Amino acid sequence: MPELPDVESFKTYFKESSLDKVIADVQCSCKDLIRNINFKDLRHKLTGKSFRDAWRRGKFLICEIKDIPEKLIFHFGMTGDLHYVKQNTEEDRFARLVIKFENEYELRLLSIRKLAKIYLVKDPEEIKLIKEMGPEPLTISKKDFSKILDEHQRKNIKAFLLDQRNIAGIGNVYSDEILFKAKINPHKNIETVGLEQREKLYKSVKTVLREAVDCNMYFDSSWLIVHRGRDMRCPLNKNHKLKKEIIAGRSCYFCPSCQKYENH
DNA sequence: GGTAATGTTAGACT
DNA sequence: TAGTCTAACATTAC
Repeated sequence: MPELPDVESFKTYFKESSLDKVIADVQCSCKDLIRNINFKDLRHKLTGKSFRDAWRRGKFLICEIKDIPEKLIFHFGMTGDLHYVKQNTEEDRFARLVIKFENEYELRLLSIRKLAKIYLVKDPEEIKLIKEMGPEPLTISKKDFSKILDEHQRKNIKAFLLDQRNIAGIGNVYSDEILFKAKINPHKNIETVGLEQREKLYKSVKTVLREAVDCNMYFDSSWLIVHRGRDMRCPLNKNHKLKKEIIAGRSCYFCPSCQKYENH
């Protein structure tokens, strides 16, 4: 589930497992996933090197390599994961890229649906989506957030949250969670969201993402995420039933009672 | 066996 | 021009 909190945990995992280890070889069973470079060059560039550091931008994981300016960048698509395991153990059919280290371990990029992307670039801004990406939600100021809202008055609020060019890292699941927590109906346009709700939205963006990162995605039943597509009960009132509708082209779960269109 | 799926993007449409 | 909608990508899980 690679939205901001998920990629944040991939970053931690990557840093704990894969820094400062010499790369012995690189394998790729799905070369279409590699952008901006061909596999042969990627393999050549990485072999003998090691990772120095890693950081996150939106839903991208950016891995810095010792001694060269190029960075290995992952985007996880809809179904991505990282596994650091001992070589030759438990073959994984969804491992699309495998980085083998000299210590007998390897890092596997899994991508069931093959929607992940791999880049090797000197400057992350060579990737169009990163270049155009909006600010990081965990650090954006209220003033900047408000300004970006103002620039998209006519836009649907869920579509706004999903668009990486407005704010980075929010995807379908967390946009629902954020709107639920702010008690905003997902059908609303930004111009119909009142001052009080805008305030709540700003806080909700921060707390939802911050808490998801902090709890390492161990969600208790106060989260919408636990009920969506399952028991469909509202976390705030078990007599309320969640509704599923397609909004902004995606499956959207919300509580019509708590998130009334008339709220302001 | 039909359907939906945590992302992104291009192109058509209003 | 701006925003919305749909399909496509490729594949699995239920």
